[in-house]
Parts: sequence; C-alpha cells; structure tokens
Amino acid sequence: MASVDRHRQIIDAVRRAGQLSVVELAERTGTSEMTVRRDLELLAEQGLLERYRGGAKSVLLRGEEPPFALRATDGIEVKERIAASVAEMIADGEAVVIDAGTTCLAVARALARRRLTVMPLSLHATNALVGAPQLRLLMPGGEPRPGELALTGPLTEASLAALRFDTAIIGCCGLTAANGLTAYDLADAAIKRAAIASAHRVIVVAEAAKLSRTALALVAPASALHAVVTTDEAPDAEVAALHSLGVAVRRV
Amino acid sequence: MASVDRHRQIIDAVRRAGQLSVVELAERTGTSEMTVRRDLELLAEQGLLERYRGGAKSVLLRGEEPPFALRATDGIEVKERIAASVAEMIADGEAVVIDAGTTCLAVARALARRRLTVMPLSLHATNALVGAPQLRLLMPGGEPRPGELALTGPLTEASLAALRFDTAIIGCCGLTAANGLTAYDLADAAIKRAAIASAHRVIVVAEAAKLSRTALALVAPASALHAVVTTDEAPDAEVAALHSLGVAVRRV
DNA sequence: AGGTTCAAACAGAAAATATGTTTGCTATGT
DNA sequence: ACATAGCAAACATATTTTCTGTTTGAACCT
Repeated sequence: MASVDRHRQIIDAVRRAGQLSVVELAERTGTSEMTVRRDLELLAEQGLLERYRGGAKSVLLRGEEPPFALRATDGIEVKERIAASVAEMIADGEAVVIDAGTTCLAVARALARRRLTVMPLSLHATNALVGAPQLRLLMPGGEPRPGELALTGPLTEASLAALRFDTAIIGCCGLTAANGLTAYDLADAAIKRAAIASAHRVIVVAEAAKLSRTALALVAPASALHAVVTTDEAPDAEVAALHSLGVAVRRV
Repeated sequence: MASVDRHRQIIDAVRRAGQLSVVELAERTGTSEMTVRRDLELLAEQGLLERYRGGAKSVLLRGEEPPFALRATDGIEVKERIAASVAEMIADGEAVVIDAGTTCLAVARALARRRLTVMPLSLHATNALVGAPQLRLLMPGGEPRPGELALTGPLTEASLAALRFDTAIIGCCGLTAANGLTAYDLADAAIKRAAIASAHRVIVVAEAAKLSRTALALVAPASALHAVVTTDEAPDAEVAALHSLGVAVRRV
C-alpha cells in the first residue's frame, strides 16, 4: 500500500509546518486534493492531526505525549527487539501484568504464544492476546482512555490490588536514577504504581530517549525497579547510575 | 464475497451429516478440494467444526450451546430488531450494563452512538463500543471465555458489586415463567445474577425460541425481571404467564 | 510399500480498495 | 446577499489484495 507512505508524509509535513493547506499537501504528495482530503479525514479520526477548513494542523503541543496511533508505528523494530529480550526474561507459567503503551504492546505480542497468565492494562494488548490458545488472559476493570485504550480508574486499581503477579512489565515516559520512573498522565501513574505494588519483580521497558527524560507524574523511585530493558543508545552515565541503585540494565 | 455462502453451506452440510469428507464437500460445493481444505481450516479455527484427516465433523453435541461464531451470523435481522427496540427503552444519560451473547452484542451496537455510560460484559461488545465519542465505556474485570469472550469470574463479580446501574440488559439461553431465566454456563449464570443485582431495571432480550426452552443454570426467577423484548413468534401462553408475573413483554 | 491426504508455491481470476474527475452543495467572508 | 473556496457524493478507472485451482512434493495412515 502506497497510501501509508503518503500518510506518513502528510503527518510529517503537517507536524513540521504546524499547519498546511490541502492544496499545499496535494502538491507535496503529488496527488489530487480529493485524496488529500480523504487522507486527512482518516488521520484526523485517529487523532494524528486536526482538521480545519482548507487544511490540517498539527496536534502536537508543548511537552504533551504524542497520540497513540503516532507512536504505534514509530521505531517498531526497536520496540520488537526490546520485547523479544523481555520475553526471554519470562519463564513459562508465570503470571505477568503488562502495562499500556506501544512498547508494552510489543511485549504482549511477543508473549502471545507462551504458556502464561497475563493481565494486560490496555485494550490494544487485550486484542493482541485474545485467542491465544495456551495463554490465560485476565482482564482488569477500568475505563479505557480514548486512543491509548489504557485502563485506568478505581476499578483497575481494585483489580490489581486483588492479585499478586510474578512479574510486572511497565512502560514509562521518563526514567532517570535521580527522578525515578515518571509518566505524563496522573491516572496512568496511579495504575503503574498499583501494578508495581502487585508484582514480585518489576521490568521496565524504555527506549533510550526516555532515560534522559522526566515527565510530570512520579510513579516510583528507580530503586523500586528490578530490571530495565533499553537499547544501545542509552546514555552510559544514566545506565551506571541506575545500576548503582541495584537495577539490572539490559541493552539490546 | 461468495466464500461466506460456501462456508455456511459447509457448516450446514457437516452439521446435518455429522461428518463429511473433503471430497464429498468439494463435490457438494462445486469447488476444488484445496478450497474446501482452506475453508475447513478457517472454520475449525473459529470453532465451528472439528477437523480430522480427510474431512471434518460437527462440533454440535447434545444440548450444548453452539459456538459464538455460529450464532453470530444467525438471525441477524431479528436481533437487530430486538436491539433497536431495547435502544428505545434506554434514556440518554443512563448507566447500562450489557450482558454477553450475540443479541446483546446487537444491543451494544445500537447504543454505540448514544450518550450513555456502558459496561459491556463481553469483549465483543467492548470492541463495538470503543471509540464511540459520546459514550463513557466502563470495563469490568474478568476472564474472557474463548470464542464467546464473555467476562466471568470473581473479578467480574467484584466489578459489578461495586457499581449500581440504571438498567441491565441480559441475554439468556432459556426463559419461562415456570423455570425462570436460565443459562447453559454456570459461570455466566453467576455473572448475569450479579448484573441483575447491580441494576435498578432489568431488560431481558430473548428470541422467541428461548421462551420455550430451559437451560441448566438458574439465573433468576422471572419475577425478578422488569421487561422482556422478544419477537412475534413468542408463544402466547408463555407471554401471558410472564405478564401475570409482572413482566412487561414487548414483541417486535 | 502404496495410496491418500495434506501443505506450499504459483498463476490466473475475482473482488475490494484507492484514486482522480466531475458535479452540485455548503460554509465563510465581505 | 453574493461570490468564492472548500467540500462531499457519484462515478469511472486503476491498483492492490484476496480468492481459487493446479501442480508438486512431503507427511500420514494402514
């Protein structure tokens, strides 16, 4: 499908320019205005940009987290590499809780054919896991946040509080030795905290960029974590600092 | 797609004969054996029949409930008619719990564009409701039963016990004035009971055939119900009996 | 061993989807 | 109110994907 390339091109162009007209986008993509309009309608539906009469504008503001659909296709190979590494760390028969987010979704996919008990914290991961024959799927309650489909709220916390997992696989928006594990969303942070509290072992997945970032909501100090799986590009200083706090860091 | 007709033809033929060879099926459908094999693989995956070397056999036994995928395409118009009628009975702003099952799935679809708070008791309904902009979606916890994707177990019961809905929309396997509301699955029955207990008003959806059937597990006596939506074919005697127990019966 | 059943690979057919053009409608600004 | 740009629907065409049947060689059962 060539359309997916064009979609990416449109998103990038709009993001770079802040906003662009339909005419301008039609020229840049070498297609008709009608096609651009159809694309914009589609992309706006997914929350990837915002439509206005005559064009579209970027939805990326300030320090906010980009929407799920945007992150989903970003750096897939890296996420899959991290996910494969995490899958190696899980033994058959374990009970695992998997956080929301795109990296954790990759982990869920990597675990789908394993013999495990899994509680996913987002409906995306749920959809990746239903139908897996060997897997015992446990759903938490909660309210799915639009787009992200991360389950949050008191029902989710209650579900987690009632269970004890062998391993929690947690995603994050930021992780440093000094500032700990942080998230953009307060409700998400509360869930991550509950998931960590319900698990014997905590594995954090974090692309390298997150190891030099701190988000608004503190989830837990770094010392509460047992392992971090990241990539080669992770800054040595941060890795060393985490290591000195007793966190095993794995770079893949 | 013509293949869906052929699938139905294959399912019916296998069900009628108990079991049939690939060669026989290829002849009956007027296609090649390879196509039949591919179909059988597909259908077996959905649990619609069972594959064995050389052919396939029916998976329908005794008084058991046919698998979800089989019921899903059965009598859609009737289910949609019932669903539309139920949708009329729900006022905007209500909090509604929707049971699992194919008829209830139709109700979920009919309510997707409404301004409501909805807790679906199956992941099929969840998928029909995510992304609905006006709707507040609440997920119960629980373990999704394969195929059906009905959420059951203590997590589901706990989720229901924590909430009070305006209306519960309940499906069933059997409903008579004498034997009450019944279900095939014990775990399902427990959930239905919890849903009924958590709601102020209980609406049961039931195709006519269910009004002359009784399944294994008792959910509730008919007197616990407020309304039943069924079709014209519902037997008059049963309708009258239900009515005399204070249940409003609507035939659409 | 010997026949049958099956899965993979490929090519052609059929269907679904994507695209561009035209046309008439709608919204926006003056 | 009017003019204009933007838009949506309808349709025809092009492209892609999916479906199907045949062939071939491997797997299976007796």
